[in-house]
Amino acid sequence: MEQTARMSESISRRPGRPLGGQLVVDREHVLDAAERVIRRDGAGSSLEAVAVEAGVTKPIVYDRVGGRADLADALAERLSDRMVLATRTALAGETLSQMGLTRFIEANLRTVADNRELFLYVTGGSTEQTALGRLSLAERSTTPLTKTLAVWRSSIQQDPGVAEAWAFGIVGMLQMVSQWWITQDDRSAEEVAGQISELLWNGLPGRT
Amino acid sequence: MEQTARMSESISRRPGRPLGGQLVVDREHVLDAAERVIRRDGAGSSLEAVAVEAGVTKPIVYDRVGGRADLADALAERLSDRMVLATRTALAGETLSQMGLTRFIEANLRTVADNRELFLYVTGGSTEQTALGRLSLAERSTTPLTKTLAVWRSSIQQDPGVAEAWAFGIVGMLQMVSQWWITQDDRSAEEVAGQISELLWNGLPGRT
DNA sequence: CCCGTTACTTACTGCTGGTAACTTTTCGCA
DNA sequence: TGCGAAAAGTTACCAGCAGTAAGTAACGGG
Repeated sequence: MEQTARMSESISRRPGRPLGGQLVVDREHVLDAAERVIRRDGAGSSLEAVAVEAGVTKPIVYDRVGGRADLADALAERLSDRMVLATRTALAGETLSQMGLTRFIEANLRTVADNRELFLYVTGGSTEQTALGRLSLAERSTTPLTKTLAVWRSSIQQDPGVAEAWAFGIVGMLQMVSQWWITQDDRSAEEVAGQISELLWNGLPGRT
Repeated sequence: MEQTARMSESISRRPGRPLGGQLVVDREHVLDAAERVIRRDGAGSSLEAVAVEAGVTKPIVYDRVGGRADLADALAERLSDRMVLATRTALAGETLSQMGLTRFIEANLRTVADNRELFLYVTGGSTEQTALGRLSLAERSTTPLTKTLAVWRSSIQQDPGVAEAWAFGIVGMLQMVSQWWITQDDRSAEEVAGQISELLWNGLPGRT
């Protein structure tokens, strides 16, 4: 009676091979569910809750996306994709202006704000393995940034290692500023973006 | 027989009020033990292991330092103290030079390398509460940096909010660069420090 | 001499990540 | 047509961890 599938009638929650031999609940479905749960319950969400939201049981989650570290990694990829998408227009031009940089940072902040809990889930790695997993989000965001940097500044082309270090540094700066910014509401995104842009563009001593 | 205290003979591991009514195992003792455990077993160390290493039981740990979040916070304070101490000489002068900035960053990197596991433990917040707890390390490192920044650049004095944003940004940059740097050993601290210093000093476009 | 306080331990709960083993359905093939 | 193999999922479990309640031994003041 009340033990029938409650979540979604379209997916089969009972064992056995489905018609056509195709997976009813695929990886994307589980990741969507994970996002909903995290958005609703916060960054401390469990895999169990994700499974329930997806309308399946835990082993399915492990089969589709792997363990907790893999889930965080997959969600990091989603978030970084949104980051890249949101900031793409700001980095579009051939040459970079301070205005463009500011808009890049502001878009970054807004994307974090729009995905607050997801951001905290992804950046808040749990174990020692996942602590390094934060680099995963960084690396993904870093790749396009590295290319852009190489275009901007000729000196980077002479020493390619610089671009990588800079990209990680900038991503780290943006992550920390984002984390600090979303915990307080008395500053606008424009204001903070302008301040960070000023630092990254003109350097600590400023233009003389 | 073999159930006697095995760890340290000087501390009393049996219940009852000790002589003189003074605590035998104080907060610092527990924090020292926590550091040893984390250094030995990595960032995934449990409170149970900390208690064993300290020669006491778990409730003692909770009484002395609180829960896991409090432990991470206390260790973050220790680490940031070491950071400040190691970088103090680099920031000593009245005016800042790029060389001084480079040495500041390099000292930062070396301190992280010397406290690798501790750094990963502190920055790798576990739950959603502790995710914001990474700000704790940042804020502690930020405070002296903010003061220094205010001295360096007059424009900051006009808008005090800038210093805070910059300090968080710089700390985030250093944390991410550290995390990236300690996972690969084909770059020297000097090299990376010089590259990040160049970015922070001259800005993205560089000095023309 | 004894009782309250202090300091500590034992023993537990609740939850989470992860996995082994079992069940049900479908499909391929004789 | 019937039957075994494979696929898809569930149930039921384990180990480990954070955190806590309740019990116990030693000291000190009246």
